[in-house]
Amino acid sequence: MPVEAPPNRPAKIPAKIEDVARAAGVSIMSVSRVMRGVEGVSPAKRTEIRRIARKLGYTPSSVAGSLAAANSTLIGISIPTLFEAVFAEILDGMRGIFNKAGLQAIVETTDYVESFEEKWVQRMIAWHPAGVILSGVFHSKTTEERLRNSGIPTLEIWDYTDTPIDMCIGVDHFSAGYEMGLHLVRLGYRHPAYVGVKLNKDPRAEDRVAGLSKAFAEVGSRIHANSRLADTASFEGGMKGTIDILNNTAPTPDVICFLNDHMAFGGTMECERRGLSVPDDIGIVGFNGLNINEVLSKRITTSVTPRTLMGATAARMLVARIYGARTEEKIRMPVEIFDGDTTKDRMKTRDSNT
Amino acid sequence: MPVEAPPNRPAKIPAKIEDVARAAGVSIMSVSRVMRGVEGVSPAKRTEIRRIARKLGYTPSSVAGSLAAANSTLIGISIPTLFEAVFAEILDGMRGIFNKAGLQAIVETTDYVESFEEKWVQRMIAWHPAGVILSGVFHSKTTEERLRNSGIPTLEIWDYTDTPIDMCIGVDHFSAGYEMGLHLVRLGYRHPAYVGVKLNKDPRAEDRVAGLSKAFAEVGSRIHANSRLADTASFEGGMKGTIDILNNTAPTPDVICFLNDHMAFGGTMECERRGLSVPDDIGIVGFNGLNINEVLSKRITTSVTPRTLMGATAARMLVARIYGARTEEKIRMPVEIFDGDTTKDRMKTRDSNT
DNA sequence: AAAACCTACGTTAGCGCTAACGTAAAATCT
DNA sequence: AGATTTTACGTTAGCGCTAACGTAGGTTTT
Repeated sequence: MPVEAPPNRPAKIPAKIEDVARAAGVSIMSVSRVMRGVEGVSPAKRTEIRRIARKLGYTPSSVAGSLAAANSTLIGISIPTLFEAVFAEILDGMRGIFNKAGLQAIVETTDYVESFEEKWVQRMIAWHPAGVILSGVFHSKTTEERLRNSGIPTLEIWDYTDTPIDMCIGVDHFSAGYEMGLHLVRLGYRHPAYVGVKLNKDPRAEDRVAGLSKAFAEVGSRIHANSRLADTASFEGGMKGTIDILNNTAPTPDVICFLNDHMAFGGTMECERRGLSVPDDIGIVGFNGLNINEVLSKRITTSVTPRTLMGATAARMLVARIYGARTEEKIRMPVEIFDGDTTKDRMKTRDSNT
Repeated sequence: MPVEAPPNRPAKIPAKIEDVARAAGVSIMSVSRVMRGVEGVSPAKRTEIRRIARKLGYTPSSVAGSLAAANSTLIGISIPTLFEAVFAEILDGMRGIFNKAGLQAIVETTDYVESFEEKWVQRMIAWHPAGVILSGVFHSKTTEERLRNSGIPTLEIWDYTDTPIDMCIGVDHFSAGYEMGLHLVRLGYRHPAYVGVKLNKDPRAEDRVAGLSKAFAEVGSRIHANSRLADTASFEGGMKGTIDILNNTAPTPDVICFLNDHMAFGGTMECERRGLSVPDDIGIVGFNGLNINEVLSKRITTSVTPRTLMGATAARMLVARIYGARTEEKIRMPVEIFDGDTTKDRMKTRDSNT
């Protein structure tokens, strides 16, 4: 039977606005005005009130303030995972903008599970946030409905869609995949394989695969092998997927496309460990243009996405919206193909070999 | 001149408890009881109230609820950066526990800047969180004071200290460095170099370096070269640091210790690119035992830290404390040396060579 | 010098909810 | 059957703060 234990440390009763008012011999409203930096208090009293407030360690309660003023400084942000650099970079891009606007971000990860996101949105709405940011454009019906009904400015980031809940900024993943496919076809690749993460773990990536497929289909080819073993799009996941592909696929693909650059790098390592030369024996393709690519001696062919800029722009859109300004509602950001050292023009090479 | 633009989407007025009560023909308190899952409402009314609430899309306001009940479900968490897997893993460990306890995490990154942390703590306290988690044990005086005065349960994670603000759980970084130093000395290394990040970017890492130094000092040696160019403890940072060391240090060190495994891996790549064989020509040492190490063909010698467990334990400590239970106040977690393939026993090798 | 206008305050009435304490009616006990 | 307890509600009084509207005194206007 658990004994009612006293807390380790007694909680002190924090000073409230009334305490400050009394100590300063002024009304509560004067203190409120000073704390909010609002006009209507003489310089002398202002200084005095500030002094007393500091002395008493007074911090205005945001909870009470939000309730009374019916405004909020909270921004809810939902991302799938922290284990992908992409989302960390997007967050990084947003951070500064929100800070400057005096907004407080509440970040939650959903691990790509729609029902987690749904529950989170529910909890979030209860806090009356000034805005909400979701990753991707796939959400439960309930989530969309709740957000729409709440009237809370909502922004979907990373994917692009023509029909956002409210606003969106992102890249067109299908097109990105398609463009890369065209590029590879042009280079002469015809037997692609794909290595990614488990099917429900990244819907965007599957859009890209679809785009890739389309490009190859146009020359009568298709993705000959797939491996989706990994839970996270990591270096080690890419390595494992590559092992899977190389062990179980015959003939060996002429190019392996990876969910992202980290996986691609893991794949490159594995190929070279096996004595497969990249790009002579096999091509490697990533996605995102992550920092890692800047220092590799063999730079990965990849699609470069503007993550930090996207985060910053997203934050700016939302802030503008919160303050009632008209803003762009949908922004499609460009993806640029980086032609690295892990693919080559197979036509040319064949010529020079003969 | 900016025109006062109307918002893109008109905000709807959300239903409040009163609306539900009126629609259901009951008192406000009955609705409140149902929404909170508290006893005192007959099954029939309970069902009816729930139906009406759903129909009206009613979500109880956490802001009003917190104010009235003087309780909170918010946990503030401050970490230095999302760009290090360690903190993502710690967060991951905490997430589940907090969710189960019905607590909402608010995560902020400080980028290792004390004044950011200070401001964040200030903002956080204003929300009356149920608890606060800080990374590390280095905080501004004001931060410590504010937290202590607030009476909010506070937990410091990742570093261990005997004198926490309130509670702490972490590893002893100095000892971890020292133990690794002893290990390297035992293996016969005498000319270590260190590659990390900029000095103010990771105080823990510097503690480890101090421990390392001590171990080498005991055999009359010292860290012969340092490189702290990088901003983030990334693969590419490790590579750059290694280039720096190898270009500018003579004689070449016999072992390079890195801030973490990612950097160490970057370093290994660079060494091998230069034709330096690891571990025959040079040893490589990391820190943390990150996932990457599980798939490398040459596994990095490193100190394995229990990040996920630490996160989970931390969350449990804080939850226990919030609910008034007595808990451990300070937990020192073990660090285990993993003797990988990037170091070797230099004594033995010398014997076999002669 | 009276009218009009500031400026620096204070007072009142909530924001949406819950703790604490009613109070009837129903259930249980003796 | 009357006393006692329990259950199912409702009522009252805030939580800590701010919007909106006073109201004095001083300042400017004509």
